[in-house]
Amino acid sequence: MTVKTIAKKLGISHTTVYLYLKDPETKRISPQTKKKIKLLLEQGYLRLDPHAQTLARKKSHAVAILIPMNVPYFHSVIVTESLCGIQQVLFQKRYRFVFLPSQGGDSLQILKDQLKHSGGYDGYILYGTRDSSMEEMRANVETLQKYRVPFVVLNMPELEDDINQVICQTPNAADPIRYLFQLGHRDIALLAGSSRAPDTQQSIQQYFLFFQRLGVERSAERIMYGNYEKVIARSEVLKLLSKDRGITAIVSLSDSMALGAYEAIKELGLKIPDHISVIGKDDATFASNMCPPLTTVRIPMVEMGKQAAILLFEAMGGAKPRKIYLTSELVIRESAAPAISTKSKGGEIEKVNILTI
Amino acid sequence: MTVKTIAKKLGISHTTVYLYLKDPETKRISPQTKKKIKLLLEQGYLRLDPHAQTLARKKSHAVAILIPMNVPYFHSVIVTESLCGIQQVLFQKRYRFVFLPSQGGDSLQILKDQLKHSGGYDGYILYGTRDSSMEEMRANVETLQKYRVPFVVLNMPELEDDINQVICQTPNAADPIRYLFQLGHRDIALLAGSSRAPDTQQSIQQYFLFFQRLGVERSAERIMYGNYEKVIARSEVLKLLSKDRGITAIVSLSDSMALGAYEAIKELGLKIPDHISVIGKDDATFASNMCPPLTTVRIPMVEMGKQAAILLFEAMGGAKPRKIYLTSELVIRESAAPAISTKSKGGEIEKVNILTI
DNA sequence: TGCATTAGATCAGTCGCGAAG
DNA sequence: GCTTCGCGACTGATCTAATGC
Repeated sequence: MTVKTIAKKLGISHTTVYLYLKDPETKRISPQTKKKIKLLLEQGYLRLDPHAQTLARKKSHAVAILIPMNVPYFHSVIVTESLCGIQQVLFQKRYRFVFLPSQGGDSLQILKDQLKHSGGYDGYILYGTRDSSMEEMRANVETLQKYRVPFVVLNMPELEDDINQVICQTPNAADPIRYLFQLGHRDIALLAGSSRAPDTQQSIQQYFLFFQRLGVERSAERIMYGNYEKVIARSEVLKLLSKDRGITAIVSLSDSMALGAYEAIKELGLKIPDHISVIGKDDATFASNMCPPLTTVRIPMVEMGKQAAILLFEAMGGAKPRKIYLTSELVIRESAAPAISTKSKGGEIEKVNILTI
Repeated sequence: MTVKTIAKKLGISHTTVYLYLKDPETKRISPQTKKKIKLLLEQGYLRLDPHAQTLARKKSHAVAILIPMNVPYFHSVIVTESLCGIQQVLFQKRYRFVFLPSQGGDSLQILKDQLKHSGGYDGYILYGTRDSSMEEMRANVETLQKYRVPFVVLNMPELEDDINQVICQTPNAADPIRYLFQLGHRDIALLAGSSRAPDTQQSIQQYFLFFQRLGVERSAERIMYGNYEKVIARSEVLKLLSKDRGITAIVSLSDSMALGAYEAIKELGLKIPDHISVIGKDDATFASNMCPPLTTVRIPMVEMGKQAAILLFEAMGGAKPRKIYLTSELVIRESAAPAISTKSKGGEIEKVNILTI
């Protein structure tokens, strides 16, 4: 049932029905007519068409979520958690949100596909994804900028000032490598995601930098790529630990990869944290239930989603771009313990004063 | 940029641009004009408006996902997993999908809100949710039926034949209570969700029925309500186990509640499965990483989502309603072990031949 | 006659303006 | 002058029918 069919049924004009819909308390309609309309509407057959409304109002009350990746969105904790925050804010303001299809290809191609039929949305939230490189992310942001449309960027490294963005920073106290070092670990392996992902690249850079500042060179041999997946992480850890017995700690870039690391370590007959310490990232629900409970870096993802939505409303209101910074936090549980000194092979940096790091 | 602005820019009519868009190989446009259009389109400024397309085509290429609950959708494993399947099928057919906002209230009110502005979508997927009762679910389905619109029902008990529905059945071999019984357990507690949820009600009914058929009456004292949340489950299990030491096994209606049960059991100084066996439901990623690894009922949720989407396309194509049945499967790990006979208080049913159950 | 192009109606709401009583 | 109501233009893409050369 549409506004016009309702009007026809009552023998009145569509304008009158519209007027009532817009404000049932309006004085512009007689009580009798109101009653007629009300009666019919209460049957509940009217369903307004948001597409027609969008066209007429030049406003859609809808936001498009752009996640340029080929795998299902909702397997990613980052996506689901942040969407919870986004949903809260959007629904509160009566906004709907939409996921646009694509025909596959790389991150750039996907976004182009999605944008092809993306006219008329009030705003956009663009995700950085595991399989887009920094260059692709930049290109995607530029594409969106070209359309001069309100948008917010999520899950990407810090970009230019004129881009609305929610960023999660890791303070020193939440840096897992530093924490492990303070516990006496010197032989730390990094369980990274995919080599193209900026957060992996950034972590690797920080990893090298950390040891460089201590005057030690670390090779790339202790960097593993688990593609943010449990099973791949498991086999990579198995492989590295089998040939490199010196490692006393592993830093994983996601809790789900930590699940795989746990399996591999146990399979090799090693104990966490006695032989190997593990630190995860995300603080997933199950982290405290792992054996031992996983020490992990909590990322405030729900809050990040919320802030992204809030920022988007600001942008849609015409505010000038800004960044919102949130911080991660180290949740200390039992999977990381002091290194057994005899195990430490990093003697050459033993004398460093950790306070200066 | 719209079709009309492109046309204006080139000094041609919008129809010509449209004709090119519809079929770039068309013979109805001269090569010169084609070249002009092509050049401008390659700049990539054109973004078709799906709302206008919907209006003109009387087809939206969009599906609305209706999840009548007040909490964020993406914290629920059922939602996220099934959405992965839905996404796969929809995107493959170039369909987008939408989440409609509501102003809160009960499941009925939420759906009404969502449907108020739901005209013009090609199809709908309606979820049964944890906080809707069977009556509410039925009412919601009826509401949707009233509009004579293609829709599929997910995560609900079996309904009338004329409703498209994906249903997950539990064969005897995947029934956790039966399995525990075969292991010698007689004092089994049920960690249910919320009392209104049909799946909880159904499980409770089956629980009582199972023991009734054995000629034993079970009271409701061993039924706990964890609201599908880890923390609530933890405190409920703590409460029951503290006062009822006879229990040797717990069946949980979700893996996340099993996480809470594990915590509670360990807190009481009991061992799984030595003192208490636990069986979960969902087979979440972390289930195999729990200590001990969780025996659980795997629900093929991604597949359910896929089938729901496939069924919806059938319905949108005018096919008559049907049901798709999938089955759950018991994933045996280590959290459920044979009951220690001295612990069993259910002596009165010891002599029953389990094969007849 | 055929080729290239275009005018204008349509979809379902929105809303300015005006008209009848 | 006031209340009550309706006409018709508009949104952007689609598509039929028709025009000009």
